[in-house]
This record gives sequence, structure tokens and C-alpha cells, in this order.
Amino acid sequence: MKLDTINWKILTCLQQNARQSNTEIARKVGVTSPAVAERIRKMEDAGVIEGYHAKVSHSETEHQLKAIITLRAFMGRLKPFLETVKNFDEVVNCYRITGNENIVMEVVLKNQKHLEKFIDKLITYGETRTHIVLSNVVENNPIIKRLPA
Amino acid sequence: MKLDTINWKILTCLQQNARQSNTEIARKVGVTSPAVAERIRKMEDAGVIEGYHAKVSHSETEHQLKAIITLRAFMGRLKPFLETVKNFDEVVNCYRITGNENIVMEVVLKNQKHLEKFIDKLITYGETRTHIVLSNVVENNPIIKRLPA
DNA sequence: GGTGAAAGCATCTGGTG
DNA sequence: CACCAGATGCTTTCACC
Repeated sequence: MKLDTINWKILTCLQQNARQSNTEIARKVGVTSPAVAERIRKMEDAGVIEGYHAKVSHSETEHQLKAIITLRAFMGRLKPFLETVKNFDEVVNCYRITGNENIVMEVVLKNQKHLEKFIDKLITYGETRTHIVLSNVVENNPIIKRLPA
Repeated sequence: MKLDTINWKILTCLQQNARQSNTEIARKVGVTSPAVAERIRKMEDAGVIEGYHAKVSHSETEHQLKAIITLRAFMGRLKPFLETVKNFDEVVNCYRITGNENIVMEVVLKNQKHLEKFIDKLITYGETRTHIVLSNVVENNPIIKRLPA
């Protein structure tokens, strides 16, 4: 799908605050609200916009620990893991990757005991490496129109 | 902040689709829409809800490559990196972590040439390890009310 | 937390370049 | 074909219970 300047501006608005009204976006972008509504609908249909999600604080919901865990799956244990990981509430994001490890996960946990229990759950699938997150340097950086690389 | 069952239901709704109306949430949760509006406002003020963001497709915006890159900073180069990384458009998420590496980043790129250029930008800050993302196994798994660990 | 009135917004229609 | 302008029906917001 072709994205012109107006669509990029709309995307920028929606990435900043998805809950603002079409009218407000219309004012910022310089068109009328029906035009914004139609453009948004088309971008949704084309798959450019994949959804709108509230970001919920981990710390405010008693998940004090965040960690990056990599997994190097044992022979024949990758497939079972891929099916099971969807049911792990602790896993916020999980990617299959190239390299020495097969999997990298971003997990949120309540405390050290919770982390220990979670690593115990992984131990049958492969060898893990855990990195505790100290701080978020960049968080959900919006995609903006960029010049060709 | 104390989160009761109604607030957890509202959070679940907003994590699924942040752009639905309060009235619609009110119907699903079983209270009136002004009650929903007030609960949302309080959760925003308390920092439980950190924001609402449209999820924009990487592939549909010509960013065909996704990668996880870890960085082991050279002596005295971590601080300069932390200040610079905010300006790298390619970096969607960046965490400071414990362990052998100091930094893990999630980056989106247009193609291999773009990846090469990006790694060249990192080379003055430290030693990098790049893992190409093959697939998203779990993506933005919502936080739901969970029993104590 | 509910109710009801007023303001604001989304959506549909017809009309224009 | 995309946009604008105006009318209708929801939604949000506020005062009050």
C-alpha cells in the first residue's frame, strides 16, 4: 500500500496516542474527520495498522522484574517449546532467531522466586541464559517515515 | 494502586483494542460508561496505563528485516551510546541488561544493506552480536490478572 | 457508582474537483 | 476516486442523586 504524507502523519498521531478522536487527528493533519476515518479504515484493511493496544505498567501491576531470556533448544525440543510458550503468561514477546540460540524472550515476573520457577519451566526445553533488565533506554519507538537506507 | 476485577476487565479490553469506545467497554464489563471513563482516568493518573499506541506493520512499511542486537560496550563508551541510541530510528526497543553484554536492542531494517550500515554505526561503541528474527512466536502478550507466583 | 441533559464526535449522504 | 460539507445518531462529559 502506498503511504503518502497525510497517512504518515495519521500513523504518527495514532502511535503517540491511539485513543485521540479522528476529529483531533483531522485538526493536526489538516483534513476533515471523515477523510481521516476513511484513511484509517483503509490502512487497517491493508494491514498497515495491526491494532491499538493500551500499554500497561509492569511495575504497577506487581511485576517488578523484567528479563531477557535466550534459549538454546535441546534436540527435538524446539517444536514443543514453540507450542507451549504461547501459554506462558510471563512471556510478553518471543522471537525465533538465527545464531547460537534459537529463541529470545522478553518476560515480566513478580520477584526472584517467580523468576526461579519460570526458569525451572524452561529447563526441559533447552539451555537458557537470563539477563535482568536494568532500564528501558528506548521503549516502543514509533515508526516514522524514513529516507531510503 | 488497587486493581479490582472490573479494572482488570477494563485493562484487558484496552489491551485488546484501545480504540473501542467506553460505552462498548461498559457493556462488556457490566457498568455504565461514565464509571468506565472515571476508572480509566484514575488508572492513567496512577501510571497503571502508560499510553495507547497503534501497532504499525513493519513489513508493510518497507522494513522487511527485524533483528535482535546485543552490545558489549567498550570502556567508557556505554554512556555515549545510551545518549545516541535514542536518535536511531531503527531501534524499536533498547534495554540495559545484566550479564556479559550491556545492551539488547530490537531493531527494524529495510534490507541487508541497511543492516550493514546500522552495524557500522554501532561499531565505535562496542562489540555487537546480531540475531535475525525469523518469526514472532508471541507478540505483545497482554498482562492479565495472574495468581501469585 | 448511577442518571439525565448538553456538548462533541462518528458516520452516512449527497455534491464537487 | 478522494475529499468536503451538512444532517443524524452515539458517545462523552458534567452536574446531581
